[in-house]
Amino acid sequence: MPNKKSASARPVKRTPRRSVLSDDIYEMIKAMIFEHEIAPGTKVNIDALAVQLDVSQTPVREALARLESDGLIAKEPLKGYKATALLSLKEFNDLFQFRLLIEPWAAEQAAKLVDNTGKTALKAEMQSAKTALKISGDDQFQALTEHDARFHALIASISGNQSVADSYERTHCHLHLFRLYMANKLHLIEGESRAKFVQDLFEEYYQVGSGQLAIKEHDVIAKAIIDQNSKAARTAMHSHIESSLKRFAPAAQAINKK
Amino acid sequence: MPNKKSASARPVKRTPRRSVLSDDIYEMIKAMIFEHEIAPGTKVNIDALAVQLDVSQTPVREALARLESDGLIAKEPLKGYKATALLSLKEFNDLFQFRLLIEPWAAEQAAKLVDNTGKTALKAEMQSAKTALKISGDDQFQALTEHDARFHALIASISGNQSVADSYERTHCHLHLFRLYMANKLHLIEGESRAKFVQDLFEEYYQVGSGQLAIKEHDVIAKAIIDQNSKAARTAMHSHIESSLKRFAPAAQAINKK
DNA sequence: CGTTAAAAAATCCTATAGGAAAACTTAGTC
DNA sequence: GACTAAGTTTTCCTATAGGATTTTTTAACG
Repeated sequence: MPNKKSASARPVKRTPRRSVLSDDIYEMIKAMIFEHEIAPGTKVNIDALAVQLDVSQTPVREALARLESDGLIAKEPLKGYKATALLSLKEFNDLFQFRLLIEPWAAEQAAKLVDNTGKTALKAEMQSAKTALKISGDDQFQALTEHDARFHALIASISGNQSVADSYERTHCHLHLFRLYMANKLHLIEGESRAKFVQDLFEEYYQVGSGQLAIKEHDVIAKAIIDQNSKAARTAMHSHIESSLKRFAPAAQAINKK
Repeated sequence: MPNKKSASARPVKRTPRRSVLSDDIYEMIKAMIFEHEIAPGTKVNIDALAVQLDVSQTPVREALARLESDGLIAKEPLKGYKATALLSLKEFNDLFQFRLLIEPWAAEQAAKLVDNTGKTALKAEMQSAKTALKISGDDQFQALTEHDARFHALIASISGNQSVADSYERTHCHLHLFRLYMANKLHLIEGESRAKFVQDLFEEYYQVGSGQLAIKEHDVIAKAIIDQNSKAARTAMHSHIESSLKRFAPAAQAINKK
């Protein structure tokens, strides 16, 4: 390409601003899965989805192709797409085992490499967690789950290893956890006397009523990273994931017994 | 646009089709990236690609959407798709660091859980490696790279953890390694006196002439798993990845100095 | 009554043309 | 030479028709 003004001149980064329709559709469908609007295991009719979202098939197809790569939608050739089932107990354990392989290392690296920008971001994220504690109901659960996702993604990002950060993102673990929670919740609505169970699950996971356990665990991790204490960060992350697994296992088990 | 109807007067009957076209296109485009037919960093025109592959835009779009999820193609909104650049030295190191986090664990688990089916598969794969050693030229490099990919994927699969296996698959590390090799090779063709370098790279990586080092390392890992010696499997995998990194680092470095 | 086979319907997949919006190029004016 | 304005190209999206495959329905037969 010919001269592009003077090389020294500031390259006015004019970003396209407008997002592409297929990206929006991708997010919309993901949100529908998130909220059980598309229930696990149900078929996804391309035509119907296009009509419902008021777009043509093309962007829907692109979004579904990406969601398939993400493992959120499964494609059966010539039979159509369907939302993947909820995590089985084994898949759930496997997922957390995978996280145990990469996240403690990521926390350790983050503690070694963190700069002021990273420290500020960590503090801000912990602040947002405290804000989320003031919400109530499902919205709170969703807000806390989203904080959880951002918190872990942030640490993976601060670790400086893009491969690790990407692989964490692609686990979509927060989405799976939220679907699990909602599934239990919805079963409750269907009539079973699981009101207490769901409440317990909620309490157990985030311990909102008692000690905000998960948030406190996040606090320990964040402090270790900010103090650049890499060993402490590693062990704190490790035990956080393990205790998180323990808190959520009953939810996964309940599904599998269905 | 004139109709390109009878490009080769081929009967439109596309044979008894069992797989879906968009999947085939996905593999084709991946192969084109693999072989530098689509060079790193170059633009990918959907229209041109559709014409070239003699299909419509729809399957090409779906394939590109999936390739973007894979990180092999980047999309710039309203500007189109382009092939991602070759791995920088840092990205290369990060990728191998990531592999060090999951693959030694996978080998350890594989040794613990392997059954007769798995043992048979491992033996078969090692046999195919020995077959590949008889080929010559680029084809041999590709054959060995493909064996490498299958071998590591197989162990991840035997580990029994789908999250781990998936995350390994999505690194597409064999594809990145092959692109790196080809890039050096092509630079050579462009005139620099790197004939010896590429040859060295080839020799260094697989040690075909001397001791088939990488294959021997695979052998050690395979034997440890078959013997169900989990500790040995772990350490063998760890040192294999580290030595693989050492063998390939010069190739990545050469690219970055360009 | 149960099983099998053919026909019909539903659904998915592909092909093609064309329009809208953005980015790029070119030309004209100060 | 710098800035603006129109034209061109590119890219994304829409729409629709038709082919291919699976599923369902219907009908015949043992």
